[in-house]
Amino acid sequence: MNSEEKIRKSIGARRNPASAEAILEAAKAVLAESGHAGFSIEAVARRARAGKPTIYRWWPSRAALLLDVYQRQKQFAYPDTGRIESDIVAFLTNLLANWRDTVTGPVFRSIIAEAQSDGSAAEALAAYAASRRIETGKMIERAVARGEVAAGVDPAVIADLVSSFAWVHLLTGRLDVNEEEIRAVTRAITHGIVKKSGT
Amino acid sequence: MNSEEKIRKSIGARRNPASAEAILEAAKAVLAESGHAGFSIEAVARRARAGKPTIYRWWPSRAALLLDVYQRQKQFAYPDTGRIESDIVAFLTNLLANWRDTVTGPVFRSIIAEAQSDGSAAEALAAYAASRRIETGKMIERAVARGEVAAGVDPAVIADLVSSFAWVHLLTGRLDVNEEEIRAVTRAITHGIVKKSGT
Amino acid sequence: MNSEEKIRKSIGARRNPASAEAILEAAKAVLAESGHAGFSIEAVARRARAGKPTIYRWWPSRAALLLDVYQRQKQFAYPDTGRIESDIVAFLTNLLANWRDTVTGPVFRSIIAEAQSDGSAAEALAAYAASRRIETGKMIERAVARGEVAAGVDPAVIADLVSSFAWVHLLTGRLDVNEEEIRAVTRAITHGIVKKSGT
Amino acid sequence: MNSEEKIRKSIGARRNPASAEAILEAAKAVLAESGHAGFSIEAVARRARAGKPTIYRWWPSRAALLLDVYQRQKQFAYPDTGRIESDIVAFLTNLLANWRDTVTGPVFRSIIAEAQSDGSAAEALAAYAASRRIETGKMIERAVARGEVAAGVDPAVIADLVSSFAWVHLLTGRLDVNEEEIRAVTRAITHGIVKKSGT
DNA sequence: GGGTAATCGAGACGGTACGTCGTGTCTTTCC
DNA sequence: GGAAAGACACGACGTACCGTCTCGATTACCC
Repeated sequence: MNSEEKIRKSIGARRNPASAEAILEAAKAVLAESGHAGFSIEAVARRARAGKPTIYRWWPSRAALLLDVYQRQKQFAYPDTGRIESDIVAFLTNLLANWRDTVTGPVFRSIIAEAQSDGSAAEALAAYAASRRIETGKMIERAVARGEVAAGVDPAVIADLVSSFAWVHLLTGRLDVNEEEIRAVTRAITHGIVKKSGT
Repeated sequence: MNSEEKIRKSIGARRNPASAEAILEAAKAVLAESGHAGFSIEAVARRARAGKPTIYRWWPSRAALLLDVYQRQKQFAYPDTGRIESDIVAFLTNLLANWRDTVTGPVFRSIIAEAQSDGSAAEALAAYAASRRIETGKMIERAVARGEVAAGVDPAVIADLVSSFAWVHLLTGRLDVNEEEIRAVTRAITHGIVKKSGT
Repeated sequence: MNSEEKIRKSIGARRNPASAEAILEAAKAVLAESGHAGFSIEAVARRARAGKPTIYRWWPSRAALLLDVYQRQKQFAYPDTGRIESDIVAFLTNLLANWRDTVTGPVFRSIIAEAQSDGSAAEALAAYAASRRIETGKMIERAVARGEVAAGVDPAVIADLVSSFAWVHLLTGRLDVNEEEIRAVTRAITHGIVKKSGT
Repeated sequence: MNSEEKIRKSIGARRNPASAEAILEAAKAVLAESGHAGFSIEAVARRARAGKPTIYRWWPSRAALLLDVYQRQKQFAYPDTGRIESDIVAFLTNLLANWRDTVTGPVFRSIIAEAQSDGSAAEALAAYAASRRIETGKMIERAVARGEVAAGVDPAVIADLVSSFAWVHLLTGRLDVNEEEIRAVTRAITHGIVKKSGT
């Protein structure tokens, strides 16, 4: 924080990494302190001691800035325990905990909110979500490869279902999910809720 | 549309239902035409030929107005086909179609977005979502009562999972879901994705 | 200055004279203190504790605001001494002194400068200058009526010439004109510089 | 125009005359096309394909650049017809026509406007105007030498009066002056407007 | 039946943020 | 060491809404 005090000047005809750093840091701080409502380019610029045009030069929209903050911060674990059920439980537990304990939760909430009004944010979010479905889907693919899961199952669809549960808990402020509930949800997805015939 | 043309005056020292009606109608129209981005109290007042204070008097926040619009519009079917699987498929199909084909989709997207920054909106949304989980959960309860579903299953948790899938598709602009995918998701929840032992 | 401290609120759906007053006063003060370079709508709004939109609501441009300030401040004497020569000397002396000793000088300089880039300002200035030529021309007309001045003389043209001298002295920072020079200029206009034949 | 197409490179550690030329040419063009409102160092640099610092290195302010453009462009005739009256008419006609038909008009308007806010511009303009008064005054001096004009007349003062008329017409967009008016103004200055005694 | 009181449309108010433009300074790379 | 390029911090631009206010009018309700 002390090196931030002095005014940053241009370092010539190229991007100043110190400014980019300061802006991302400020965006994170503003969001953490004031939430989505208080998050504005103006506030970030003030906080970062940066000019608004500097922000707009590199991030075309609020959403782009938020996505960048999110990317730098997120820390996903794609567990590989050898059993699909515990993989999903670990994935959900880790994801919700990460959202709850770091600034990533508020940031991602803001991104989703932003995407509801801003078209480009919607596109960016859609692209990101798709890539995440593929990534998360690999967890399912491994289970298919292991023969643990039926071959007809589409990994992306299951990944969609799993992360939807997490998204909605984020959006409705229910990140402190009981582990029992995670387990129940996971069990539903893996083994279903219908009584087994002959059982 | 003809009743909109003439200017509404006060009808004395009590609420004018025509104004309330006009405001809700205008809110719906603004949202349908301009989306969440163009939705503002100012725009609604302009459209309804109402004063801003009239809106603020009866709806303390944007979210309250949106929720009111949503309540008047939603049309849920809680199917009862006698089989949990077709119940869920019908429920999801109906819900997504309703969101896609009416203004309820944009309205609900806006409510969720609003709830990310506005505390009271968040509360209202949380309460609403909880009541819907109970309502939707009844579909599961009936299956439990029929003995179709294992007794240990918490209906609200399954309802949560089912509607989370719908919410996220709404929020990411994927309302035109393939029926096959709905079926796949439903099958996962009812029968699981794990290979049956002994098969 | 003490009554200005408390925040002015709206007084209903009509213009608040206190705000208009405060804005004009602030405009005058900003111009007096910082000159044309420091004069901005932003600065006036800050100084007047008014919102920028309030200024833009009533004055469409910087020039309109400046003109209004000028109108409120100017104090012209149209002398009528019975002799055209002393009338013009008095007029010029008074005009230059007024520009030098009050804020009207800087204000009018700003208006002229503004009119060089802003089309609407140019129009407003042209209209104002024309009306002033007519007004000042009356001084000449009286001399014509008295038979002091030849009948063929166009009062507006002479008024133009007289005030041009003043304008240019304002614009080039030469408001402290020697009275001798005013007299010389006036004598040229009234009696010419060419030697009288037979004199 | 062809030399503008290819990118000028640095020619080493000395001033590149091609750049200076391109900048002055661009300044003229920008002013001719967009007027004073669109004239900015930024726009000139863009047009000249030059870096802003290159401009700032050689011209410390907008005004300096404008003055330079003006100097290169102006074309004054100091007529010498042998009669003061036709000299002044020719001078004014030529000056106004020059301002109207070339870019010098807009350029000089800009310089005057600039001088109202920029101190150094004001100084430069004052110096220039003084030198022009002396130059134009020579026209009067010749008439004095011819014995056409009274000896007590200060040439600079009359020059001031004459060019003031032109300046104000430039500044108020009245360059298309009727020749009759020029004649009337000139006649006023040379022979006065007061009826001759004994007539 | 007359006075009060609440509601209406309207729109001005002080503000905040928007996204863009221009300012003058700085630094690097190339010649 | 000058020239190009363009990033930088800054701040004004003019606009859109925010939520609050005060108005004049229009009734219903209570005395």
